[in-house]
Amino acid sequence: MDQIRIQKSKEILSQPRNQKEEVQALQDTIYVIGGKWKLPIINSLCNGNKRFRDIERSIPGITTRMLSRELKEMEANSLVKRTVTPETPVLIEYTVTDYCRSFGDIILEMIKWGKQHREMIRKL
Amino acid sequence: MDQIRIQKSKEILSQPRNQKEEVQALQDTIYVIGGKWKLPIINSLCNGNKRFRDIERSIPGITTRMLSRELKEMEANSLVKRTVTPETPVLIEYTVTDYCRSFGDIILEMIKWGKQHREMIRKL
DNA sequence: TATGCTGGTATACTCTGTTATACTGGTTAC
DNA sequence: GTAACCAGTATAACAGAGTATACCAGCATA
Repeated sequence: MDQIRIQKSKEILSQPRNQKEEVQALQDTIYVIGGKWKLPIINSLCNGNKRFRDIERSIPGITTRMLSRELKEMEANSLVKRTVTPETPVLIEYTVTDYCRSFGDIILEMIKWGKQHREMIRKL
Repeated sequence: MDQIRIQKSKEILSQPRNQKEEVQALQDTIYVIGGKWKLPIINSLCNGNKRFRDIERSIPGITTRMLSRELKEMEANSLVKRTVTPETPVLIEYTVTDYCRSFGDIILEMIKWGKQHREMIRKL
């Protein structure tokens, strides 16, 4: 029982005050990119897809509605820019902002994990 | 119009077949660690929290119920190990498996992003 | 003896992310 | 002229993630 307390103080000493800050940072990030679709959309945009139907086709399982909603929300949050070229036929293009590109490392890590995971499953 | 087609074939040529594989890997990862709580829980465990109430206290906003559910699910998926020490008082400890530690890089990147984001907001 | 800690469970409810299906108005290709 | 593509919108419904609140048995502390 006392051993637990001693252990606890050691932890507090060795990891000063940033613990709480890091959980918050983590939770903030989850809040911004949470859900099933935002990261795949960002990924698709970063891969050069600009047009609605192209993005839609590049993400398995997404529906028109979800893509539409997410793009709107992401535009409102300055993650995505929507450009309209009025020459007929009207051309609408979506691009990521620099701010949005800052998710690159997270996406790369997640792709890496997913690949490793598939490989692991395959080997069982 | 034709310009678009030409551009498209260039993309296909320069980025061979892995595009589809990467989206899938990304979606797999999102599937495994999706939701509001799994990553914060893994983070807490990696930070040395082992006991139910300690984990609970370390994650702002989580409820007993959600923690209980998530821990069970993660135990079922071999992400977490539950150990019971029967000497009175009974001591129950949760620890991450090695497999679970493989999320480390993702979590670090997300913490990094969250911190940068706060900093950016602060500077506005 | 009362209060509080531990490790949870039970019940009920909300809410919103997500799905399904259909449809629209304009443009272009055959 | 009709079939197909573009960029979406409309409507309805569902499932399950998440919340709120209360409660439990066992042990410890004062």
